[in-house]
Parts: sequence; structure tokens; C-alpha cells
Amino acid sequence: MNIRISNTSEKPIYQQIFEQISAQVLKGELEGGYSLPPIRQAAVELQVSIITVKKAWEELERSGLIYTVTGKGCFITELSPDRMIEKRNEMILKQMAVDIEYYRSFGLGLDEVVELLKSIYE
Amino acid sequence: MNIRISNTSEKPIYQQIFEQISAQVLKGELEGGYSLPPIRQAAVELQVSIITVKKAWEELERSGLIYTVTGKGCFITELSPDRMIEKRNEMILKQMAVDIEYYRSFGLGLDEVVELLKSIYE
DNA sequence: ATCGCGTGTATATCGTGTATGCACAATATA
DNA sequence: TATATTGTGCATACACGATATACACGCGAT
Repeated sequence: MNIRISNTSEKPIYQQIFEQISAQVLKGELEGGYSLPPIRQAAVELQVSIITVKKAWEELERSGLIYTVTGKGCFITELSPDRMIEKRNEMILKQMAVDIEYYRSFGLGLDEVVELLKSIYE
Repeated sequence: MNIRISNTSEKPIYQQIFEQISAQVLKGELEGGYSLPPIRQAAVELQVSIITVKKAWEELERSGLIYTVTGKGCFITELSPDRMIEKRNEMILKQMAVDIEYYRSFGLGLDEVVELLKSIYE
């Protein structure tokens, strides 16, 4: 459970958890078949409510990244490397489309966007 | 008032109005000193409540893009071209920092981000 | 079998923020 | 000064995030 929660972020807590676990799964840091910690333990560890953890878990299940077995636990879905990259790009491109719309509304072209990106990407 | 409101967007309505007017001001499409439509007229035009328009106007004033005179109206702040670009970049970079954090959480490097950007930037 | 422990699940509640309508104050103008 | 036009303030309805508590399911020991 290598999760960092920001209380100052505008993103909901469950969304932060969802995104970070998603990224870890799709980077291969969490192996398929392996189990996530019980929601109670995760709740204590992350200093949030059980329900908040559950909500994140639900999003993960809806995205097909984990599956839940009542009374037993939650487990990482086995995914082929290709499928992982596919899902990763899917998630990124979906967000990127929103981001680009914002940049474009200010009249920025691709070149300007890339230039600004380079200036702050470390 | 060339504003498009999306009811499906996750962004609040007042935020959408704020962003689009900001972009128009900083692109020079709305001249300094010129007045915005009265909030009532804008509300009718945009099919939203007066209070929603007011909230957007308040954000614009807080950003220094317009100023309000009670009983008279709201007017675009006069800005030099340099100051406009400065404010524009300020708004974009602030958002871009959030966007990048998301891309980076998936392990993407600058090159990959640029590549994906190019693939969907039209 | 069944009891107990660990697992996820469902219900009720509170706080915050978005969006709204209606009544009020300030300004301009005739 | 009367009246229309402008922005402002307050009280409310609703949706969503976050929470605690009580419930249901599954497995292993007795």
C-alpha cells in the first residue's frame, strides 16, 4: 500500500486512491492474483473511512483491474502486458482529451503546449 | 457572449463560464473597458440562474480580469499584451502541473506524453 | 454442524458545495 | 424625485463526499 493522499487536492480521496492503485497495477507493480489489503486495514493505514476505501475498490472493479470475492477479499486481475498498456493508454488518453480542450480554449497550438510541457516536466 | 455550456461535463457551470470568458479576455477577443452583459441578460442567454452567472463573474474579478461597479455593470480590465500572456501562461501552467502529475503517476516520461499528445491533438 | 473470526456489504447520517428564486441596495436617467 | 436598470444578499433544495455502525457471507477450528 504505497499510497499518498493529499487533503489539499481538489480530487476526492476515493479518486486519488483509485488512480494510484490503477497506475500501480498497470505499471506491473502489483502482480495479478495477488490480494489487496482488507478494506479495514487499508482504512486504518490510509487514515480514511472504510466506505471511502470501498468506493475506490468499486471503481477499480468497474474498470476491470480487480475482482472481489465476498468474505474472502479483493484480488488483482491477471492482465497480459499488451492489455495493460492498452488500458493504461485508455485511461491517460481519456484524461488528456479533457486537458487538451482546456489548452485549446486559450488558443494554444500543439507546439506551444509541448513547449510549456517541456518547461515544467522534470 | 460566445459561451458553450456542457451539462454532461464534470466541471461546475460557473467554472465553465469562468474559463471560457477568461480565455476570451486573454486572447484579446474582449476589449479592455468594454462591458460584459448584465448578469440577468447573461443568465437568460446561457439558460442558467443569475447566481450562477454572478459566481463566474466573482471568479473573474478575483483573477483581476474584470471589475464590478454596483448599479452600473461589469467591465473588462485593461491589460497590456505582455500582462495578458503572463496571466494566460499562469492559468495554463497551474492546470498543466496537475495534468502532468497524473501522467507521471502512470510512469510516463516526457517523450511518451508528447507522443500521445501529438496523436490526438487536432 | 456450528461457532468464531475475518472478509466485504448496506443503511443512515452529517457536512460541503452547486444551483436556484426572490427580495434588497445602489446607480443612472428622465 | 420617480423609475428602470444594475449588482448584492439571504434562505432553500439538491447532489455528492465522507463517515460510523450494524449486517451478511465464507472459511477454518472445534
